[in-house]
Amino acid sequence: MRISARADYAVRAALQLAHARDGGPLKAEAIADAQDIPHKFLEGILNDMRRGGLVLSQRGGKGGYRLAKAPEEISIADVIRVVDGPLVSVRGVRPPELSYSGPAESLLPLWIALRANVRQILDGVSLADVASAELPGEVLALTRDPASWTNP
Amino acid sequence: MRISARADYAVRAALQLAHARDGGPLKAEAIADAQDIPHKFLEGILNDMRRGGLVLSQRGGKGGYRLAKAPEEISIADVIRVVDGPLVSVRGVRPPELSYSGPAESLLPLWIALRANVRQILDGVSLADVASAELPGEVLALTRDPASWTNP
DNA sequence: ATGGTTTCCCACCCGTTCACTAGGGTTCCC
DNA sequence: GGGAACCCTAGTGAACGGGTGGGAAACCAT
Repeated sequence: MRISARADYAVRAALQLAHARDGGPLKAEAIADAQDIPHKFLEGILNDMRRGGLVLSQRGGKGGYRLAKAPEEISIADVIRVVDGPLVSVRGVRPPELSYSGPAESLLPLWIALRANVRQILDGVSLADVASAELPGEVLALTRDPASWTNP
Repeated sequence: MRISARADYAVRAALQLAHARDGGPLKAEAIADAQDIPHKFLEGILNDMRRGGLVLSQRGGKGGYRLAKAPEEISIADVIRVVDGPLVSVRGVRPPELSYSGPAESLLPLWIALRANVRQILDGVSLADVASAELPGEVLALTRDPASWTNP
């Protein structure tokens, strides 16, 4: 279960855009510098976000990128889905397309439950929540247990 | 956020072993046939599980594999960690090793919460739970909402 | 209208991981 | 000893992560 580099970079870029949204658009290079992301790689990611309707771009002298919607209305899951496809997949396919047999039959409901759980978090947190450092209460609650911060 | 083929195969093999644990050891090929897994690929996975202490192997005529512990005492997370390393990672590194700056600072607690959530499920479900089709109540509750089964 | 800036789009490259296959070596029981 | 299984190494093809280069299209300012 790994968050890809594309997804991590995309979210960080979106957060940077959410943060500096009053004022002109941000150039790709400025975002790359601020978040320490390879800038040509980031260009491709911003392009995906544009095609996905999350971001608007403007070329030319004082061009750059800006969010297409209010940061409150874009969830972290929205960003990840646009650059990486389905939120959670097993062997590259979405859980409902799987079929198991024998003693593994109850594996499907398990993956479904796992996905529902992940959605609860990533669909429920917006760019505005993260950028303003005010995560929803139920998410914050999970971070209180010190065990959540230890390794395995 | 994808479950790799290795992890999926490993869990299914472990479930097969949990199911047939009274009676001699199972050969790799028998598991491969039962679960439709490429058998040479599975051999490597079973080897990882042996080195991780989840499984015991025996060579020779009536050899094969069997679980090293009771199925109640092996969690799904145990299996995944043995074959795939850390349960959830961002860009290949574990959340606590990450560092974010600027408007992305609250991304770390978000990943931590996500990981805690995933752990809650995968650490809390054992091979015995799945093999007997009796998932814990809190997991089952997540599968009740029909929205959990629809695609995006 | 012209020049400079910046996005946009294409193609390519390299190294690593993933999924999988092949074949020979080693151990075990009968 | 001899078959049957595990064990180990190597190799393949595809995809991913990361990086580079060059050029066309759009925009702004002068």
